[in-house]
Amino acid sequence: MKRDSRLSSVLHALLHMAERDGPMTSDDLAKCLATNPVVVRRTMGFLRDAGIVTSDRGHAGGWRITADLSVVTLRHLHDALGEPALFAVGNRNEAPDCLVEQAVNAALDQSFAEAEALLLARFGEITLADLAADFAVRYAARLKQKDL
Amino acid sequence: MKRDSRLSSVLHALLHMAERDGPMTSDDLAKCLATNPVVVRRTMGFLRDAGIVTSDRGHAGGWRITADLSVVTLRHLHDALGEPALFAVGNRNEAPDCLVEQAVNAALDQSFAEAEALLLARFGEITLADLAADFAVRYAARLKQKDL
DNA sequence: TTTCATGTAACTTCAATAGTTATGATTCGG
DNA sequence: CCGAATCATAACTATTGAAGTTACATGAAA
Repeated sequence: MKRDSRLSSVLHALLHMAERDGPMTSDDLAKCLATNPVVVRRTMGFLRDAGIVTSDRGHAGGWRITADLSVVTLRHLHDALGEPALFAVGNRNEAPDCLVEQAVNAALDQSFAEAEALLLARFGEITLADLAADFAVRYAARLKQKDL
Repeated sequence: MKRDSRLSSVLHALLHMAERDGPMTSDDLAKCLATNPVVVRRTMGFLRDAGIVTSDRGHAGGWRITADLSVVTLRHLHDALGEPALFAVGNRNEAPDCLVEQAVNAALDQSFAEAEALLLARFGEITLADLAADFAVRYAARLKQKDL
């Protein structure tokens, strides 16, 4: 399949929303992400289902963050997106009769399980507030550079 | 794309070859792996290029392991296959101008880099001999169970 | 020289996200 | 109430790379 960039997308969208006062429309977000508003609705819909954002129709409608930035972690977002497969590599057969293949699967499964546990643990440590703070640092640095 | 199962495939193939005296043909291996001999040649070709196996044409031809089972690690095989992407998830844009996206990428890249380092380290610790030994244990267990 | 085997090109299939088009359903301003 | 703004959703097509298939060329051995 194509690389799954939905986690990256929703993070990008959420941080832009966090920098704004009012709601942002799917069109606004689509411009920020250089994509299509339907893709935005489709992906952000998962976050709405998870209670992280709300969407309003009609005039002055759009998307708003309802959760606390310091509480929502990358792990929450990954879960909200349906816990998509993290690895592009895996076993060819999950429940083989062949003992050789069982030995191969056992070794690979063990390694992948450890890497996945580490990745999810890291995701659980990073909040939207952390990313917003990092953005602020980068923004200040750029302003300073322009000053010189 | 489809899940990449080439590492799993070549491990399965190599262990079957290790259990045999003579060479195995692509057809033999294709039967073990429940796939097509052309797929076997295509995939095993990477291992031949890396010096792990050799292939001979004609009568009594086929594939043979030339490397030491206790030396070849999963890491060697992963490298021989061209170090394919391990993750199915990633950034939507690797070098964005947008500072928000840069902050998002930095956080994701860090987490993925740590998980990848762990996974590759584990791969580096597991040799073909380890897997062959694990297979032997499983085989003995199955024989014992049949005895009862 | 025939048979067995690999080597390889050129496809089709597959799976899941990304992207597009079209239409319907709400909400709100006037 | 009308119409514009906005989301909701269905139904496509595009994309990407591995997997699978077909066909044919090449080389080695009986």
